[in-house]
Amino acid sequence: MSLVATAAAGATREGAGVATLSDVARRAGVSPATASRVINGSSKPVTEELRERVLRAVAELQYVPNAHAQLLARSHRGAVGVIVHDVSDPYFSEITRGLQRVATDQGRLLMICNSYRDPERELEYVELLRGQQVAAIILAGSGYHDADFTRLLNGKLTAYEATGGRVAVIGRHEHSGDAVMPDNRGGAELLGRELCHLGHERIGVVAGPRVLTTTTDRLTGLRAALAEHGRDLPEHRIRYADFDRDGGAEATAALLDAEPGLTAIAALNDSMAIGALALLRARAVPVPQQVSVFGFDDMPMARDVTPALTTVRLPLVEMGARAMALALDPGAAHPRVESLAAELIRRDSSGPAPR
Amino acid sequence: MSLVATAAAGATREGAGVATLSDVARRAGVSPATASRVINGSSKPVTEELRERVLRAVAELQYVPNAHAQLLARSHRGAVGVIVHDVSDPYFSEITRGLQRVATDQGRLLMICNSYRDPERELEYVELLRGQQVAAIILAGSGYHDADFTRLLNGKLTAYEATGGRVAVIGRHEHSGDAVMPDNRGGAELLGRELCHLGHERIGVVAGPRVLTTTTDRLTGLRAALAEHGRDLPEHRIRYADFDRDGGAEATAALLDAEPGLTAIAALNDSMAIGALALLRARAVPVPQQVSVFGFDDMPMARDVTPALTTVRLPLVEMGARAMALALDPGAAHPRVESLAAELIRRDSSGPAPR
DNA sequence: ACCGGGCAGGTAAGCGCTTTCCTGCAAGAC
DNA sequence: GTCTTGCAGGAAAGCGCTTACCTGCCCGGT
Repeated sequence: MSLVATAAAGATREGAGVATLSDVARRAGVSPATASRVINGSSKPVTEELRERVLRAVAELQYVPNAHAQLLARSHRGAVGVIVHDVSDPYFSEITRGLQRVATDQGRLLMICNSYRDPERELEYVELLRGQQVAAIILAGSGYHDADFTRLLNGKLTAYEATGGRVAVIGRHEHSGDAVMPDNRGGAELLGRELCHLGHERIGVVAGPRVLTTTTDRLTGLRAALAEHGRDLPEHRIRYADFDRDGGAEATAALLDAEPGLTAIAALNDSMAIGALALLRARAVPVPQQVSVFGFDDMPMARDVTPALTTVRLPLVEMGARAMALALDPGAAHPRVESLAAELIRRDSSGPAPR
Repeated sequence: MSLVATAAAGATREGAGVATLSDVARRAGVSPATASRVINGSSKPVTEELRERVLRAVAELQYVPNAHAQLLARSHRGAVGVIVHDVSDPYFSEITRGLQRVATDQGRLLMICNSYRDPERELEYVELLRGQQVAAIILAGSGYHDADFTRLLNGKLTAYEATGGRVAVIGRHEHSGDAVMPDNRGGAELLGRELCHLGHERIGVVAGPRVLTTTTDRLTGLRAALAEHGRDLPEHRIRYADFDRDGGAEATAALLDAEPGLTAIAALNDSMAIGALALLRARAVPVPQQVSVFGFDDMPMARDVTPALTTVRLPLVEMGARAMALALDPGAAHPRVESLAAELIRRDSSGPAPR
């Protein structure tokens, strides 16, 4: 058996650098074409003997095909990219779980990019994913109220789509195409009505950054529901902060300091609500006896804080799954928009307004 | 200006397919080499005029270089891969945050792969990352007690390292190389001593899967500390379940049903502890008056549950950052092992054993 | 006026793979 | 016995880039 000798005599010394397809071919004593066919299970038949020789060489050399070379040669585009604000934020990790599930089912690799809410970086990542030749890009973060950014982003996305790329967005973006829309406005209306039914009049709102469409859509819904009951939501009872725990605590503190008589805090996401809860606990304010607290999203930990958080549930995992399904489904003629309903989940952090 | 005509006359119709470097070159009226030099800011000088022509063509065609072709042509390897059990698990999202930070600082792309604790998939991902030509692979999940798997994994990692790939692991794996070691054993000893000082005798342990080294290391530490005080940890007071909230609730229920007189539940991670808390709440068992609950990891939400969780802090973000630093630092002669200390964090879920 | 040096730009050889097309051979048809 | 067929396997042309090397020009020196 002269395989070893053959290989050793080859131009490329083994052990130096990564084994390539031609190393395998040489060692198996076949052409690269045949080796490739065996390795990829091509439809072209190869005799059992050669097949075995190739497979043995693959095992001996621990050969792994260079994915970049493969991608170049076929023009397949297998991977899918997603741009989220931050995977370590439960809101996004839930969505990501849904995206992953569908992607994996379809044998796609998912590349996750964290923009950390930096529009600049979001733009960069679109380019990067484009460069990676992904089959689809999913924008999972909220849209921004920023005309310049939006124009730039749309330009890039359109260019990408023009070359056959698929795009799906989650949430409201100024991008016409396939989209999954959580019913932020409707959910906030549910919340607003609940607030009214419980008799709350002095309501503080702990809001996320005002440049995010998620923030403004939820505010709009809240306003609408309160208006139904003849109440308004004055701007001074809204505090904008980062969409996280610390932002929530901070905004709650500011709200309470300005107006100690508030009977309810409506946080525009659960992280902020948890921050609010923490602050109220620190100040020994009884929840919900003195102040009711409401969240939004119903992320998993909402039921584990104390008191368990009353919140508006968004089907996060489902949203991810739907978005991926849209992205992987060859585009329809019309942009498809799937709206997903929100649902009010009553738990222990809310109660009737004290009198 | 005949640029448009030139381009239209070119072999490749524009608008069909992605613009390539030679499309750009043709449109700018230069050679691909020059176009490449301008685009990559090569050290080779190019006259201002040509530079501008190229840049204009790039903008007009919305050209983005094909990353795969670039990777093939240079032999750079820029990206880094990490295999975690599940990014949506806070334990891993914290670690990932640390990894990301360092990777981003060094201008590296991070590819995140979720194994969902499936050893098979872990193996596949190593291949996949190898195929992607990543510069380093980081294993962030716990090791498994499984000789076959370990041998296979080591084989693949060794092959990868033999071709210049860097590997760093977080936690105990049977892999000799750079590693970041959370002090699971030491942390568990801290926990065991605290348990003894508080006078707990009948202690139930809510453990993760027994195949994970994380589980066994923590158990070992716990046993050692109890032994110091002349106590033992009988096997029937240990319940193994999934390392998540539901697993924790389930194991706690089983433990309590078998032995209602337990005065403490030591969960081997925070998610399980939160499940334990939820179950105790559901059964109206006062914590910590009747049963104390302990967690492990100190993930962010530990302070937000009620009662706030007493737990063992592991510097998760730091662990990620260190691991990435090791991975990106050209290997030293000896494997570097960095051990990170654990710290007991006393909160409200623990108290003296009732008598 | 001639020659050499320097330098902008182009030419072409890969990077590692896939795949089309072609070759050479054996088997079956007449 | 020659002539198709059929079929396994190989040669080679790319995929879209980078880069070492070469070319041709303009300049200064003598």
